[in-house]
Amino acid sequence: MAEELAKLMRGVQECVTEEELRAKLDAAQKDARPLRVKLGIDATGPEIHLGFAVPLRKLREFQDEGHTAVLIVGDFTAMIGDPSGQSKTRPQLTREEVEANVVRYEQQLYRILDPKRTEIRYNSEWSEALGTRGVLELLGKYTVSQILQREDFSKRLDAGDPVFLHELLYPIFQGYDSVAVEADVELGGYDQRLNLIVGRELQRSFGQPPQVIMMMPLLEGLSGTLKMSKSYNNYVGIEEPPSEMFGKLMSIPDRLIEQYFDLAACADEAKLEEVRKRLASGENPRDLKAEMARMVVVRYHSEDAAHDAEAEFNKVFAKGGVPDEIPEIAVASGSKLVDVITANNLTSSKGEARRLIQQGAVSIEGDKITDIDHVLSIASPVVLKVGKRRFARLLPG
RNA sequence: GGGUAGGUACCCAAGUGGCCAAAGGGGGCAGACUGUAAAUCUGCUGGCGAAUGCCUUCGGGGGUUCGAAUCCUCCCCUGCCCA
Repeated sequence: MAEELAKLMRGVQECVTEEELRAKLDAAQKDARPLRVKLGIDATGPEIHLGFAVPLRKLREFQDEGHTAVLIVGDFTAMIGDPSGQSKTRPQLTREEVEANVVRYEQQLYRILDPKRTEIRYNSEWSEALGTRGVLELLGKYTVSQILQREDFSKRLDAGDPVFLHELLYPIFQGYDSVAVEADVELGGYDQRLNLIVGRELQRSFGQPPQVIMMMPLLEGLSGTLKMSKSYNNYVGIEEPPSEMFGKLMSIPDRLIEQYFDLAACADEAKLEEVRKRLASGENPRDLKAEMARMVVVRYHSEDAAHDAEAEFNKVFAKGGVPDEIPEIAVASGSKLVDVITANNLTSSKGEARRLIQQGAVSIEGDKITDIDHVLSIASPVVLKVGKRRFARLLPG
C-alpha cells in the first residue's frame, strides 16, 4: 500500500493532495473498486509525442495497480481551444476529423496503455447535453476572479491582448468532464494546473468527492525554448521511424540531456545520478545523448532498431555517408538540377533550391554543385545530397 | 454610444509616400568549425524567371498619386479610457 503510493508518486511534480490519494487508494482496496483516473487527450492532431507520453506512463502505472484509465477526447472543448500560453484561436475541427484522429490515436495509446483497463469518452457526450440552461447553472458555480487567477489570462490581460469569453469557459468545461466521469484522480502536465483544480472544485459543488490531481513535469521541445507540443512542431512522435527519432533526439541542446534521460528515456534515479556525474566529469555530451536516444528508440521500437538507427546516424552524420534507404528518381537527360530537386520535394521552391546550391549545400556523388543552372545527364545511378539530410538516388531515365 | 491606440511575412516587432519583398529578434534552413542535427561564428529565409524583370504579400473593399504598408474613404477586428 505504502509501496503503491510511493510508486505512483514517483516523478510527479505536484500532487494535490498526497493524503487524499492515500485515502482513495485505501478505500479502493478495501471496497475492491478501482479508481477512475482521468486524462484529457488532445485530438486536434493525430500524433502522440514524447511529452504527452509522460502523463500516459503515469496512467499506465495506475492501470498496473488495477485502476481504470478514463481518457477524455475533448471534441467539445476543442471548439474552444485550450488557451494555455497563446492567444491563438485553434482551427476548428469537424467531428469526423476528430474521430479519425482518435482512431489513429488509439493504436498509439495502446503502446503505453493497457486496453483492457481503458475507457475512452468524448466530452461532447455530456457537454452538448447540458443545454443553455445547464451551461448557465454550471457557470454559476465558479467566479470570474477564480478563473482570472490563471496566469495565462492575467498575463494576456496585462499585456492588453484579447481574452475571449469562451476561452474563460474552457477550464469550466474541462472541469465538468471530471464531474461527468466521476474521476477519482486526474493527471496532467504542470501547465494544466488550473484546469485540474477547477475539476476538483466543480466536483465539490456537485456533491462529489474532489479528485486528486497529479501534475507531471513538462518535457521541453527539441529546440529547447518551449514545451514539447504539436503546435510548435518541436516534438518527437512515439510512432516515428527509429532513425528519425534517433536523429531528432541527437539534436537537442546539451542542457536538456538530463531532462530527456528522465522524462523521455525514463531513466531511473540511479541512472540519472550517473548521467549527472558523467556530464560533470567532462565526458563528451554527444555520447550521453546517443545513449539517451538509444534508450528512447528501444522503448518505442526495439534493440535492433536502436542499433540500426545509431549506426545509420553515425554513418550519415559523423562520417558523411549515405542512408540505406533513399528515394529513387528517374531523371531524363537534360533536366535541370533545380527542377529535379523541386519536383521531388527536396526543396519547396526553385528559389530555395538555387539558394541551397549557392550555399554549397548540394552535391552529386560527393561533388559539390555550385552552378544554379546545372544540367543533369545521368549515365549510371548517382547519389544526390541536398543539405545535410535530404538524399535521393538519381537514375538514368 | 463617445474618445483613443492598434491590426505588418511562420511568430514577435520596426517602418508612416519612392532607396520596401519590407529593419531587428525568435524559429527554420545552409556553410564553416566541432563533439552531433550540441555550442559558436557566418550566410540565407515570398513565388516565377538566365536576367534588366514580372507576380503575390503589410486586416478587407474602394479611392488619391507617375508611384502607397505608408495619404483619403467606407467596412471588419482588438486594446485602453469615458458613458
